[in-house]
Amino acid sequence: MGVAFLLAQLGSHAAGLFAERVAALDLTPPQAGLLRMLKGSPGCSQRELADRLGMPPSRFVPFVDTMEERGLVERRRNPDDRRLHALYLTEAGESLLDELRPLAMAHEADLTSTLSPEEYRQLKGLLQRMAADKNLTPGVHPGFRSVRPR
Amino acid sequence: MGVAFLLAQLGSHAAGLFAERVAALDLTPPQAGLLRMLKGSPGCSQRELADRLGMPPSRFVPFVDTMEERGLVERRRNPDDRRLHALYLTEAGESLLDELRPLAMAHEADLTSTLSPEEYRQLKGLLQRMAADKNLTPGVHPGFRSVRPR
DNA sequence: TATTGTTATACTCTATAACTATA
DNA sequence: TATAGTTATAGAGTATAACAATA
Repeated sequence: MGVAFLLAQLGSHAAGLFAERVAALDLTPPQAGLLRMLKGSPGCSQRELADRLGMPPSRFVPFVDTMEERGLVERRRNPDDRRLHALYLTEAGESLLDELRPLAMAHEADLTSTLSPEEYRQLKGLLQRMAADKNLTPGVHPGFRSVRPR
Repeated sequence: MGVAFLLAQLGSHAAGLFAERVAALDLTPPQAGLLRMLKGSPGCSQRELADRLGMPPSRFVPFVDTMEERGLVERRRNPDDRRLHALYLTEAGESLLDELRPLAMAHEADLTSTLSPEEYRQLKGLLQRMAADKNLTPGVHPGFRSVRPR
């Protein structure tokens, strides 16, 4: 088995485990990704967020609806251009994001538990090089597209 | 970004590129996977293959149908237990598999082009260790489940 | 009665594209 | 006229479960 296959296999495995973990917070990976994106760049327009997530706007709307109904996210109209709906985290969204972080760290530790600290650094460095080489930007990756919202 | 996320991102990227490449042979990744599985263990029952692919039998049947219509695969009834339909590669299936191999090698070379030979060996070793640690068996990985047949 | 393979059905998910409002 | 957001709809893909043949 080559590196390409191992990456696809381990990546799929990692994504599956992550989905299981965030399900404990009643979240799907794309929902977790949206929370993180809003933390990093609050006030983004829906259009821009949908683009980043690789989601068509028609799917993004109900996706945000459920998050807003749960009080995690808030739509605010941009007064300068009233066509734009800027998205913000609510306090509940912030605190859920705080619960998310230790979960992600446990996920990381679990997945790499077989590696020594030195090996971990090696692996991380190599993967970062490859990701940069392929112009994969940090953020929510396209594989998350297919995970269904609840 | 941690290793888990990088794996998911790179794995998804690798799977996507592989899907594009095999599309040149009018194959999807699960179809390519079935060809490989039949090369390795010819005469498997449909049930066993469906299990390995993580596909429910109801989806596996039309999946095999299209492969059989294209003359790549052949159903033979097991005379000892006439419930079983054993699957075999046809000659056309074998020769398509021969076309598949160089394609997979090009995919591997492309994805890892930024690594030195020494780094490539390091990465491969670390990924193999992780895969073994997580009991990921060689073969077609579950992420292929979601790729649609044509 | 259990198992393999098959078929049918009902359901979910999705994209396309029409529509509204703002610009 | 163009763009952000929304809604409606039709189509594809899926799993569940009923079914037939064989054991």
